[in-house]
Amino acid sequence: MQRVTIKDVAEAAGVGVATVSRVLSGGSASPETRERVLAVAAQLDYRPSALGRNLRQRRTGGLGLLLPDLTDAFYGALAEGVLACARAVGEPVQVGSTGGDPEQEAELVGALLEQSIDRVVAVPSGSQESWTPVARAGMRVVFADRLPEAAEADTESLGDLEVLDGLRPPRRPVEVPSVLADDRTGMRTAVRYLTGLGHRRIAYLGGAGHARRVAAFGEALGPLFDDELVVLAETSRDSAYAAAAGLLQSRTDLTAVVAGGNLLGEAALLAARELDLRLPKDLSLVMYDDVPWAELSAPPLTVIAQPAREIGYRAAELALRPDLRRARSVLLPTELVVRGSCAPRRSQG
Amino acid sequence: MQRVTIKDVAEAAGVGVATVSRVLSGGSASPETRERVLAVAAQLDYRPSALGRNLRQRRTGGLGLLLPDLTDAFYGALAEGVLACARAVGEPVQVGSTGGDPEQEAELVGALLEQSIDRVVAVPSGSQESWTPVARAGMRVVFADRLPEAAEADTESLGDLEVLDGLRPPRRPVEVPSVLADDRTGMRTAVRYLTGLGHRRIAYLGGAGHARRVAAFGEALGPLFDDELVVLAETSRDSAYAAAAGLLQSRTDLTAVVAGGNLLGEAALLAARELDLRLPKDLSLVMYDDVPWAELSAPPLTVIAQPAREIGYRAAELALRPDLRRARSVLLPTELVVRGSCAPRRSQG
DNA sequence: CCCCGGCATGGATACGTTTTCATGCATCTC
DNA sequence: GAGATGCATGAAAACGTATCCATGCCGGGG
Repeated sequence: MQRVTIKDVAEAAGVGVATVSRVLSGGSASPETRERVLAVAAQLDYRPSALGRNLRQRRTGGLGLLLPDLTDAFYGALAEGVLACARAVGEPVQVGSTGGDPEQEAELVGALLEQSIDRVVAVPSGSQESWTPVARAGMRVVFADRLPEAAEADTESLGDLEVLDGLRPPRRPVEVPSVLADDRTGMRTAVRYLTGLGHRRIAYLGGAGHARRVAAFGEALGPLFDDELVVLAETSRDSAYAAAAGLLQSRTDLTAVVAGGNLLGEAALLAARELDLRLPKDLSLVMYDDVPWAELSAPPLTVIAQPAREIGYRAAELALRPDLRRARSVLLPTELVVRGSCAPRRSQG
Repeated sequence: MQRVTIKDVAEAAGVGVATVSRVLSGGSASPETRERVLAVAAQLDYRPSALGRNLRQRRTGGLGLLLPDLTDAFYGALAEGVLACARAVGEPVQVGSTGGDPEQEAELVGALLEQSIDRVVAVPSGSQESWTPVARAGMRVVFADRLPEAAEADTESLGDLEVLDGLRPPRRPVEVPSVLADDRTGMRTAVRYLTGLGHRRIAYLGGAGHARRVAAFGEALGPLFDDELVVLAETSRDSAYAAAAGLLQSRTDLTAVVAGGNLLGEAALLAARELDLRLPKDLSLVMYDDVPWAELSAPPLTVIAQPAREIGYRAAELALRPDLRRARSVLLPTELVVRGSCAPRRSQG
C-alpha cells in the first residue's frame, strides 16, 4: 500500500516537484505544464498528504470543537452547524466532549495543541483564567453558547495578579470572539410572560456556566428575585434530576420554573411527575431549547428557542474564515414559543 | 510564538535528539539520563508535535467517525460512546456528518485518507461497493449500527464484476468488523408484542439503510407481511414526516406502526396527531431507541432500547485497540420497554 | 591480556510537502 | 542590438519526529 507522492507525479509528468506543488495549489505555471501535471495527477489518483503539508506549514488545518455533551440535543444541533460550516470550507473537525469538566476540557485543549490545531470553537466549561493562556498562545478561540466564567475570587490569585501588575505593564486582555444567544432579552421575555400570568415565585433551574443567564434572570425578575430559587446542576442527567427534584420538593411555594436547557427541562418534567405536580395547573414550565420533542410531551412545552445550529455555524465561520479575522462577537435572537406548559397562577390553595 | 521542539530539549539536557525521543517514547536509556531529560522536558513544557511524529510514521493517530446526523439522539449517544473510548486510549477523533448521503460520505472518507487517518468507525450510508475499496486500501473500518447495503443489482456493474472475476482469481472479501444491535430478536420481540395485542396490519416506518431491519420485520411477521406497509424515508425530519404522514393517510387499515428510529417515531407521533389518530386507541406505536423523552411524551412510548452508547464504545474499541485486531463482529442485545403507546387492537369499527 | 557482547548514545536519514532562491529563456524597451 | 524585465522552472532547504546504524564504553569470559 504505497502512497502516491508528489515526487511520483513529478517524475511521471517529467517536471520538478516544485512545479507540481505550484500547479496543485494554484500557483503560476504554463498552461501546457499545468494540464499535463493535472492529467498525470488524476491518472495516478494522487492525493496530497496533509501530513507533509501540515508539517511544512507548522500548522494543521481543521477545527477543534469542544462541548459538554453530544447527548444534549442542543449541542448536537450546534455541532451540526459547526460541521456544516467546516465542510463548506473543506476543513476537518476534531470533536471532544468534556462532560462539563474543566479538567477534561484542559486535556482536550492539550490534545489540540499537540496536533497543532490552532482554531477551536468551544462551549467552555473551564474558567476564563484557563482560557486566556490558550488564546494568548495563538490559538484562535471562538466561544459558542456561553462564556467562561471568572474563577471565584481567590485572594491568593488576586495577590498574584497585583504583583504581576506591578512588574509589567498590564497585558491587554485577549479578545475572544463569541456567538451567543441573547440571554438577556430571551430571559426577560420568558420572565415577563410568567409574571404576566401572575407568577411571583419563579425558579431558575440552570446548569454550570449559566452565570449570564442567572444574571439575566435576576435582572428580569427585579424585586421578585430570590436567590434561593436559583439552582444549578452539573452537566449530567442525574445531576439535573437531583437538582430539579430538590428544588420542587423544598420549595413548594413556587409556581413556575425556567429550565435553562433541554436536559434540565426533562429533569423538571420528570421530577414534577414524580411529585404529582400537574403541568400547567400546579406548575408552569418554560424550557430553554426548542427541541423536537417539546411539541410531543405532555403537556407540550413552552420554550425559549435558540438557533442552536446557527450558533454553531456562525462560530465556526468566525474561527475558520480569515476575512472575519477581526470579527466581533455575535448575539443571536431567541424566540418564545408558547405551547401548553404555562398557565395563570391559580389562586392560593 | 516559537514552539519548543525536541531539539531544544536535547540541547538543554545536553544529549542528542535521538536520546530524547527514546526517553519520551519509552525506549532504553540510563536512569540518570532519563531523569534529566524528563526534568528538562517538563521544565520547558515540551509537547511533542504530532505533526512531526505523524509524518515520520506515515500515519496519523486518531479515529474518524462518520455518521448521518448528530441531531439524532441515537447517533449523539453513539458518538459519545466513541469519544469516551477514544479518550480512554488518548486518541483524537475527527467527526463527519454525512446527512445520509453517500456522496458526502465518500468525500469525508477522502478527507480522512488525505489526513492519513486509517481507522474509522462508520454508520455507513454508502453502498458496500463504495466501502470495499477503502477497506482494501488498508483503512481499518468498523461499521456501527448498520451494515452498508449492496448496490441495487445493476446489470452493467454485474457485467464488470464478471469480467474481473474472469481475469483474476476472486478476491477474498474484506472482513469489516461491525457492532450492531440484534435487530432480528429486537424486531421479533416488538412484532410478537404487537401481534399478541391482536394487531394484524402492522407497518414498518424505516429509514435508508434499514434493509436488515426490514428483513427482520418481514421474517417476524411471517404471513402477515405486506410490503406495501413498509415505508422508508431519507435521513431528515422532513422526509420522515412525509413518509409517516403518507403511510398513515393512505393505509387507514393499519393499526400498529414500528418506527425504526427516534426521528421516525417523532414523525409518526406528529403525523398521527395531525390526522387525529389517538395513541394508543387508534394506533399502536413501537419506536426504536429509548430516548429520554420517550417517557415524557403523550402517551409515553413503548420502545425498543438499543445500547447506543455501548455500540459506539465497542466499535471504537474494535477500531483502536490493536489487540482486538482479529476481532469479529459484535451483536448487542436490545430490550423492549413497554410504556403506554400500544393497546389491544380495538374491534373493527 | 584480549576479545567479544551488550548497552547507552548521537549523527544522520527519511517522511511529503511548501517555499525560497537561483537559473534560464523569451520578450520588451531604449 | 544590448540591457532590462518578466515568467516558468527546478534544486534545495526546512518543518519535527522516529529510527537505523555506527561509535564508544563497560564488564565478563576465555
